Amino acid sequence: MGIYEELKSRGLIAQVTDEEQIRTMVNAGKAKFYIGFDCTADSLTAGHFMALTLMKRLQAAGNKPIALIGGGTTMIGDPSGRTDMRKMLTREDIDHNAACFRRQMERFIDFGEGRAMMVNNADWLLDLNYVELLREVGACFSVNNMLRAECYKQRMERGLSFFEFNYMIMQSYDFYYLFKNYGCNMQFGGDDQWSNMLGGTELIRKKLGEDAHAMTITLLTDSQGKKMGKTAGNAVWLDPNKTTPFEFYQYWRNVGDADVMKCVRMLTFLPLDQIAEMDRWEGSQLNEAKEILAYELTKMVHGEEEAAKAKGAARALFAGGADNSDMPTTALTDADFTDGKITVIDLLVKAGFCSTKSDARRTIQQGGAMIGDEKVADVSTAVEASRFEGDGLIVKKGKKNFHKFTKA
RNA sequence: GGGGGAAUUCCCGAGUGGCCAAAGGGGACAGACUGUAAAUCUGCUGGCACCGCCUUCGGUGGUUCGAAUCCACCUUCCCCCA
Repeated sequence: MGIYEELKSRGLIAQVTDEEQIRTMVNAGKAKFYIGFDCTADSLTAGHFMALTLMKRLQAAGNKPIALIGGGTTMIGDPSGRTDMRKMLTREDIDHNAACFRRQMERFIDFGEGRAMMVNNADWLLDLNYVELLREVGACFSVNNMLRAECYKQRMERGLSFFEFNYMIMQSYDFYYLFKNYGCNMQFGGDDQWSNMLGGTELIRKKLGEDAHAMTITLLTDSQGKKMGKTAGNAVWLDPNKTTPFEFYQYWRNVGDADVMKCVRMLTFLPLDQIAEMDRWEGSQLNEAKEILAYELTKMVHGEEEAAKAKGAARALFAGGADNSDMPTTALTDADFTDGKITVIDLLVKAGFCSTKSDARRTIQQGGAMIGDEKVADVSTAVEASRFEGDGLIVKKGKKNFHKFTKA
């Protein structure tokens, strides 16, 4: 089975420009493809993760990936599928974010000599001359067609500035530029990028009379059709300082029954026959599948050691309740105590479970706070300093949030 | 360029002088039920020194005993005409 067939069985391919040509090219390891990453934050997210694994899979099959950091396009912001305009970022922010991206990508992609490359479109986009660009590239775009593009649909109702409208042209220009200068013959991206990607292949055809290809990845959505990789509106980050390995592990450990196998298939590197076997699991047996999913992904992002720790911590907490040294821990000092005590409210806030004291108060009132094994009944409960000595004390919020406090 | 609308708490969206920390829904969070799932039911959702006080309704200034609600100017967005 070729890599193309594998991607297809895993449900990763959404749309392609020409299936036969792409199949042949990819299976022969002849593709030089790029995926663009707009650096709007200082870390990649679980959402980018799928794109990274795709690059990895294709690279393993002999194809050459080009990771394009959108230092230039981020100056504009992609309006595709968005209802509002993106916040404008400064050049400094963007450069910083690009550097962070690079570090994270190196974990997945081998950027060794001739294996893959990384480029930043700031290098060519920022120096473009407006009139020249209009004559060279602008002439190739039909506004009529652009307006019909699916990705602008939502914005046709709410308004779209000319500034953002140009995003498609920038992205198309990227592809054209990479095709011409690096022989990049294919572009990958999320399915929401389809229109922008076609803009690129069109431009290449018009300017150079040659064929380039585009292929989109299925967006990872849950059974309700919502994009995965977010909790409470916050992204699940790949940076351990923003989302700890334990939290990352727990995110995947907690996916819904209906979504586990989809995630396993699309995101992990487990062999297809093993996945076919797992497909037969049902009911509570799916918990095992979730564990495998969480472990595999955490291993890829944070390494085997962290994955094992997260798995151990999760098991100890949920199955045994035994104290475990790998859970997030905060060391308290004398300054944290008044009259030798600290309130549960303060502990909840310190653990990061509650953003304000009101929030903590509410949690306690609703019976959501635990100290050790006891439920906290009274809002004004305070804990003696001595209880934190030795092994420390575990503070729990709800069923899934654990934090250990110690004191020297 | 002309004319008409809109901006509300995480999101959508009521509210058009005091009864508004602001209806309703969504989401989030917590409780029950469970399998660390889903569905369902309940609670909760500005802050704090929490039976009380303080800060919010695009921005700034005004009118008033009192404004999210009225006036002026500004900013942003939408619609119609050119």
